[in-house]
Amino acid sequence: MHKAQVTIKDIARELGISPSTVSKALKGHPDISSATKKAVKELVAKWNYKPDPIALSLKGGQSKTIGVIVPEIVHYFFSTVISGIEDLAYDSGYHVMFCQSNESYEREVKAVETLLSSRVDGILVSLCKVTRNFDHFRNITENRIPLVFFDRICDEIETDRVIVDDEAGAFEGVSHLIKSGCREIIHLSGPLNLLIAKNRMDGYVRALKENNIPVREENIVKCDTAEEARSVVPGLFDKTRKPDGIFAVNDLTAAEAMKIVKHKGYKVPDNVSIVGFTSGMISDLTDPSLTSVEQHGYIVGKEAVRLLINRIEGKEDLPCQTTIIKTELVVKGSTRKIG
Amino acid sequence: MHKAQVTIKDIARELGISPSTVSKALKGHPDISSATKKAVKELVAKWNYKPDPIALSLKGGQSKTIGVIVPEIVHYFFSTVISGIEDLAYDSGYHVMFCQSNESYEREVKAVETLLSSRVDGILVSLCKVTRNFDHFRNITENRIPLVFFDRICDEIETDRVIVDDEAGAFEGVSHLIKSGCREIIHLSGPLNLLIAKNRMDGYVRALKENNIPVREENIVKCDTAEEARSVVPGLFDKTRKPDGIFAVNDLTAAEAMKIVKHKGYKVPDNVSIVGFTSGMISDLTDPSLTSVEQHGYIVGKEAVRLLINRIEGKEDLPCQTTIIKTELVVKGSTRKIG
DNA sequence: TTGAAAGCGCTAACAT
DNA sequence: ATGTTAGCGCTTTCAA
Repeated sequence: MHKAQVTIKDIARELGISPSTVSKALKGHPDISSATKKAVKELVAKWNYKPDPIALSLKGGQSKTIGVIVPEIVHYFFSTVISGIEDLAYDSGYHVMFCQSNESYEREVKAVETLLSSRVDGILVSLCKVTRNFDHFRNITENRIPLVFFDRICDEIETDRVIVDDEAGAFEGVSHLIKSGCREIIHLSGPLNLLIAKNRMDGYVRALKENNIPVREENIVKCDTAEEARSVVPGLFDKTRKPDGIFAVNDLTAAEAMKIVKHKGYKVPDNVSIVGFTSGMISDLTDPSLTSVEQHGYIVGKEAVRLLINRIEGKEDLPCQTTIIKTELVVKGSTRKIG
Repeated sequence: MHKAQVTIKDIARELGISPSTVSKALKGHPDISSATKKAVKELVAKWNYKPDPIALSLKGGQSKTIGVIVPEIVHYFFSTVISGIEDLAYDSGYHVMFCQSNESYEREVKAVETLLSSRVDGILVSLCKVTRNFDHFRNITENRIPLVFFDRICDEIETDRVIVDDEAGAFEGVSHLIKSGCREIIHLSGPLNLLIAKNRMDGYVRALKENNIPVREENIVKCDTAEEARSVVPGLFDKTRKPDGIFAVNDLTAAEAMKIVKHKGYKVPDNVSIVGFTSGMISDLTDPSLTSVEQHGYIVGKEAVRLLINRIEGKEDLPCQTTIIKTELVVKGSTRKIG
């Protein structure tokens, strides 16, 4: 009763020809008579035959699947990256398997195992915050599986990479704060083992220096979640030097900081201006809306897939390359008008 | 040079035995001597042999893959559902393929095609807003592929379903508004072709009725995006009867409505109280934080997978079942204290 | 206790 | 122009 999928054999039997003839007809092989081709194509359409990708994979030695490891899908940036990955991968004939590391080293290691044993043709990774040992990724390259890091990259392994121009983005964001009159700017920073966090901090520092504003250690505070903001931000306003600007490593932290600042009685942006990083949905939800550095996640995702597929399908070994995606400051209501 | 994956043949050759013996040894077949088993297992461990899932799939006629179609991954609710799906599917030995419909009918149809031609063993779907023709899903069931709808379900096709108790959730949310003193409550509603939208509206209506508050047509407004809120909400306060409560079909709309209400000069929750639906990240970002109906997306995802795998692996045809996941009102700052 | 052979769906080299 | 055969990695009768 179970009407299984139509196979090439079914077509062949019905037409009284051999399976290989059907196969050739389907790919327009020059040997096959046009009459046969026509007959095959008609029946294929009628019976809605679709080649079995599993059989193709077994034959071709390729799973036509790309593995992706991201920290957390709930974050706007990663969900846009995933959209980019999905779109280009599907258009290129690849499937995608996602794994979330949930910012846990163990889960990241397990995800790599899962993907390897699934025989994916290549892997895209954005590191989780706490990863400091990269042997599981070396395992990938040793198996000759192409690997591309994006956004949160690993600089201890030689691979293709896609990064956002974090330093320049941070520089632009902080410069904007300075131009709008801020002089005492706090940086709510991420963990510095992550390059993205370090680069954003570097951009912050450069913007201050180029404007002859002293860089003071106590103005750089590790704080990259809403929870941390709740414990860290209130204290920043208890000192004698009152901050008049905040540059946060991500929008979520910026949004929470804004709430706290307002509750302290300061006006945003008049007393305190705030700039975030990502410019996602969150930036429209805060009140006022949040000036933020757009990261173009969708493009990051597409570019990462492009590099990966190049590598998968590339005949020879090209040197590894790093693509840098330009950021863009999106000015909204949490910073004062300039000029 | 390309050191391919280790196969069962490699193991057999090395040990001077046949592939079939290796295969049996690996599954602890009683025929095989324990000496052979031991030797096989040692070499397998040493060479890190992993069975090729593609070959297994071809043999077993199952891809061990579940297909998932969601409207948009960026939304908190769906991203939590996906986490639930991922976790249980992987634990059960299944892979997951995601497709986003992006609220487009055409993309939804295409996603079904993609998944079918990938030979997934079963499909999970949450409908896109605009879908009114369900032939592409009938196509799935006609191919005898198990299908489970979750959240945004289709009641024209007989399948297993997982839904959230939207009516009860809405009832509880609106009842809470009433208990806190609201009498003129606006419902910002979704498109009524979606059952979830209709059920939430029904809950709203029942809450009013049970409290002897007149249900007035003009207080039910189609509005389920931030953009729509911007065009619709301001007008609600220009009438003679001023609203003192808002129940929104989702958090995003609720958040935007809150911004607008505050800009109009009303205090939240004192003049106007607001209740959303989903209780995700957004509910902590608004100021005040948003009282909202928690949907337990992670559990929805797990339950959907459980039903699907049951169906995939089930010997016989059980009757279709619908699981209802209880909602939970999470009271935060956008509603007044009761009592 | 082990091995040989067939087959899952498809393709490609090699007949015919 | 079409068919036969072998093989991708694995399992599973059946035979030895």
